[in-house]
Amino acid sequence: MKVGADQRSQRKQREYEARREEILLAAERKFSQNGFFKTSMAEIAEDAQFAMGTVYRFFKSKEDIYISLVEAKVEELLRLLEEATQSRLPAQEKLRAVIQVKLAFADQNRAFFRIYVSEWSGFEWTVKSAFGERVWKRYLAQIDLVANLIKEGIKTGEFRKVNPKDTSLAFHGMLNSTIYLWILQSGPKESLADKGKWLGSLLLDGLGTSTLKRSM
Amino acid sequence: MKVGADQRSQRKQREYEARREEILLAAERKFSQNGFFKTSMAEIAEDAQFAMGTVYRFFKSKEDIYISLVEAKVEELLRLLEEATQSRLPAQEKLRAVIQVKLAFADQNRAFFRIYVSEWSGFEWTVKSAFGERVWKRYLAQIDLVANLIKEGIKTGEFRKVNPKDTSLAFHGMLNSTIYLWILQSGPKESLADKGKWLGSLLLDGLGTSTLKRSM
DNA sequence: CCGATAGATGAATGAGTATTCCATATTGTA
DNA sequence: TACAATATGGAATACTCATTCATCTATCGG
Repeated sequence: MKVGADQRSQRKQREYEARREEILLAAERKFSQNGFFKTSMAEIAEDAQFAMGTVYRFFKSKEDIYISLVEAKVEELLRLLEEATQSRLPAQEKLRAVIQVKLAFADQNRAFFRIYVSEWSGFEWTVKSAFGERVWKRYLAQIDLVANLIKEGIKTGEFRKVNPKDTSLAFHGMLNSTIYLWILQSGPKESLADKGKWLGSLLLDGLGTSTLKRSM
Repeated sequence: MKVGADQRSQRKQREYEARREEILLAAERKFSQNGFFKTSMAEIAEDAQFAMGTVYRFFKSKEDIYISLVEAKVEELLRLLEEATQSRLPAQEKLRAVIQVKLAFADQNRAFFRIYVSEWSGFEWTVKSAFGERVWKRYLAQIDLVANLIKEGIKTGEFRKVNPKDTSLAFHGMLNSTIYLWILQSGPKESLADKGKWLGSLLLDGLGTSTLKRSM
């Protein structure tokens, strides 16, 4: 019995995607280990169990692989963050949700996040190339998302009157540096999520003990 | 009239140092512009107005130049921070001083700081190589310095009982991300120091408006 | 089962560049 | 001034890869 040509081409499509995915996974492993410049196409091809020429059927260059990899992840994170902040909870709770989502994402993407954090504060070429533009845009989208949360909280009186963008930026810096050190230092057992509660309270209440709020 | 041989060798010593410095300055310019991997020895030599062979009389490799450069800067910053925190002011004021010193340093080393920030959250090789070890140590020394400040403040009751190391880390993250975006985005006119006051109040008082401190 | 098409292969290519090496120039000594 | 000793110059060397392409292999329709 014959199957239709369209079904067969569907299978082909699936196989194509699966192979592409294989290569991305191999690249993720290698880039995570050695960084972009010190990873060769030969290594990626070998890890993915393809010949180099084959890799070039799926991606037009080494940079293209990297772009695709980083973009997919940053997009996923942004999607998760948007999801987590669509509820009708107070801004404060949403802020805590953002922390939890980012930490959980880092937890599940430990190997990758090393690249992400690197690129986030990366080398010059990162910012100049098309890659940088695209990823940078998504990072700024994250900043904006949180900045809007902060605006919301200011309106409801939950937060002080601060500059939302600057504060969002500082907030991300706090998170990222915590994540970064955790990636570098801890074994895979320790949980990052535990730090989330504490970070939330630091951000909301500050370090000081004075119950009188200082003048700005 | 003759001068003693020791005086002459002193001059030589000085000249040697001066040339070494020239090369470092050229390297700093180039690395700042293009990053480590995209800067060639030929470019550094040309910028320093030496031949490549000469550059190799002062540094044994490209990486060696980079190491020397980054180390010198990180050491300088650490020295400045130690100086700024040796007074007998309250911990809170010292913390503000740390912010000011770091921001001022970034301001004066704008070109360089791009490298520093990059390396601070850099690629894997950074951490593994001898370079990474040495610079990393100094970064941790900064973290420790602030952690000790926080301990101090907890003892005097100025600060809440938090984990000093984690808090110091979050604090550095806040600062670094603010510095980083400033480096990328602003023209050379805007002052970074202005953000210092605000960052201090965010850290000490938090974002929230509630005058009752939440339970940890 | 066969020719045709698309997919896979990896050695060869070529560009880029860190490092070396020795001829030349400069400096120090007598 | 002449003779080391030392410093400098930059062309030549010796790589390391990203990318290509001629060739081989698997899949497909008929």
